[in-house]
Amino acid sequence: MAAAKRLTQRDIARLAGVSQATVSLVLNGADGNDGRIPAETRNRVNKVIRDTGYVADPVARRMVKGLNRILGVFTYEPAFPSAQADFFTPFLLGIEEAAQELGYDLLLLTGAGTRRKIFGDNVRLRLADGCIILGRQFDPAELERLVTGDFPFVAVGRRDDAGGPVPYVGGDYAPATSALVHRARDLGHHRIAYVGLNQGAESSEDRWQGFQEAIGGADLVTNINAVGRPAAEVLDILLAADATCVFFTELADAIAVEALARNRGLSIPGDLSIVVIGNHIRAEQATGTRFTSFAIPREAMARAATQMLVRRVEDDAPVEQLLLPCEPVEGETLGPVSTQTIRIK
Amino acid sequence: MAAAKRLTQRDIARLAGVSQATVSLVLNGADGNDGRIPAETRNRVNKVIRDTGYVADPVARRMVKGLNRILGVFTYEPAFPSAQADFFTPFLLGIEEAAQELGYDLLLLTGAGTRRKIFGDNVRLRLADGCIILGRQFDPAELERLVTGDFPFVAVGRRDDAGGPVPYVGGDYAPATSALVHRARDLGHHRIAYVGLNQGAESSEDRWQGFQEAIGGADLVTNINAVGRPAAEVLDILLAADATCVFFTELADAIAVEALARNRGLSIPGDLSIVVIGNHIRAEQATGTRFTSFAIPREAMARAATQMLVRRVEDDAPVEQLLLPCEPVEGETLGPVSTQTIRIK
DNA sequence: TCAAGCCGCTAATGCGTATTAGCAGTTATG
DNA sequence: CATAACTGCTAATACGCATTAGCGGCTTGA
Repeated sequence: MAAAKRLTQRDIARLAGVSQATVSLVLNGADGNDGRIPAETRNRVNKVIRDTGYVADPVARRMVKGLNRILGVFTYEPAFPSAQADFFTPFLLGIEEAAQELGYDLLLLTGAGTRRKIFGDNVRLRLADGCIILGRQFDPAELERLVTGDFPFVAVGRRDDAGGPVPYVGGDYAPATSALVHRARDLGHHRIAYVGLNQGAESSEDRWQGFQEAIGGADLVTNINAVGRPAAEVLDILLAADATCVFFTELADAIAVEALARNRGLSIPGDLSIVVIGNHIRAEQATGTRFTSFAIPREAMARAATQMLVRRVEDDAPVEQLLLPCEPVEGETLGPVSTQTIRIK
Repeated sequence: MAAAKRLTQRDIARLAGVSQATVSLVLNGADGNDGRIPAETRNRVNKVIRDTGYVADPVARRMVKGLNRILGVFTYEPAFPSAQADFFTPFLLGIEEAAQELGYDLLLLTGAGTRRKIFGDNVRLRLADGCIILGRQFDPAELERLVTGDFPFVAVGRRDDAGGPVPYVGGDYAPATSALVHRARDLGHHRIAYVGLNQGAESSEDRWQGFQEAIGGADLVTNINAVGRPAAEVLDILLAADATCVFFTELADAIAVEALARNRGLSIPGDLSIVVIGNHIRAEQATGTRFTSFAIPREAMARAATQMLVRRVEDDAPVEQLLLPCEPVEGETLGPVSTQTIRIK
């Protein structure tokens, strides 16, 4: 039971009365004119293979071929634990689908409690033919090593160049944000506020850039460059600035401020319009309010990233950078600007 | 850019002016008294390794060592696509956590559109050190081959012997079902019905067995041995049989019948108590009703299965079979039997 | 002074497969 | 009839690493 030694091609060869090389040739469908195995021999070998249930060791195979048909999926953060689950699930779904279609399996390398490194001591990642990197965080040093290295990878989410162009599939936040700004302006808003970071992560910068481009500069009444600030503070600032519309980068902030505003008797969007830039998960589930926003095509991004990665692995395709459009989400928190000014403390 | 050859130990050796064997010894912490590398040489080699960013090829490593620290996760059905997602997610979560703690990575082998085989042509599964098998379906022939083979595996969910004992971690449905039956009887129910398969899958049989043991035989008024039957038919049968309480194995059936019953003016549990055997996902989300049921400890099962698998891989531990208790879920659909008989057509 | 022991390192080997060069026997070609 | 071409197969090799046997130089002990 314990020492049930694995079968090897040598075993098959012995049983079939041929050489190991012949077994290999039979297995790999002796094509062309090189290894020519007549049907009779082929059948004999195949019979032994069937009878014994032999299967080639993928490790040894990989050893000589160099490829595995395995894609790594790396996340700095744990992928499943519930808080994150809703964030990663659409990505994993898309990756799995695409990998399936392309005949690849997935090697999950998900963040530990301790931050996980790509270039650790035990880089089992190299077992895969290439990898997709998920997650908002990204160690810049590791990114640079990846870029300069020869290991195929694709990032989900736009990344700035790091010693070279980074292959990625991202959401095209800038135009999506611009479109929402234009909608707000078309609805008469002239006093617009922005709550959220405008630097740091690429995705933050993209949003901010799209916002700036569309707003023209004159209409921005307040820019609270922070996330997670107490709702009361934020709301006070917004009201003090006479904002009629506010853009949040973080759904959580929007939810808190919206609840507080209603609590204070303000009507949304009657007195204050709210736009969330990017649909974070559970927009409608956490609260009854459906925020005006745009949809991040997570599943499509993941599919595209997977396909891109396979192109790089199989055809050594050049670096691509792809941004997928984000469709607007109507929602119910953006309305025409109110003609009367209400101020309730 | 294309031919950026991977570094090997030989490269490191050349750069450090030593032999490949020395590099390997340095990497594997020359323990004991066998390969003794003085600090000076060790430092020199380590410096080159750091400078070049070399990492050992896990494939070659596996080739000689035999183990990978990778666990396969096999599902006959696709794991992520949304309909299934809620079913598999808790399992994956538990597996990921346990694997993480034990220092293993996960190789996902998820079902294709076409049914996937464990023993296919391309058994990449063997790349892993062992595997966990998820899913309700299970090809009996493959199960038998697994049992007789030497590849370590653990099933999630109880499985009957197949040419030998099957290692598994399951939910202990029988006593959990019994407990619910007793509760119903304690509440005065004497006319109990059972809707669901009582043979086929092991999990169905366990439920049925637990039900039978507790009910004693006399009280079973109807046994509709089917799932997915039209709610109207089922309800009519239940009413015709004067059932005061009904056990469903399938949540979907329970939902349909409950809705119809309410629609016809019956009160639940006033006129009819409903028990669902096993909490299928989204019990509360799909409908407002919280069914009386028992909780299947999916995450704990997955964790236990993972740990069991590692024991088998690392210590060649004997086959274990483990059933985890299922806690009762109070719910709101099981109440005392009504003294008056209401019949509404 | 010589044997024994130790130290620092390397050559050699094997893991299971794919692949190539090439051998012996047969058949076609001029 | 000699040579070429083909057929069916095998020996040999490489892939990158871990591991073991053992080599030459040095130190120690008698």
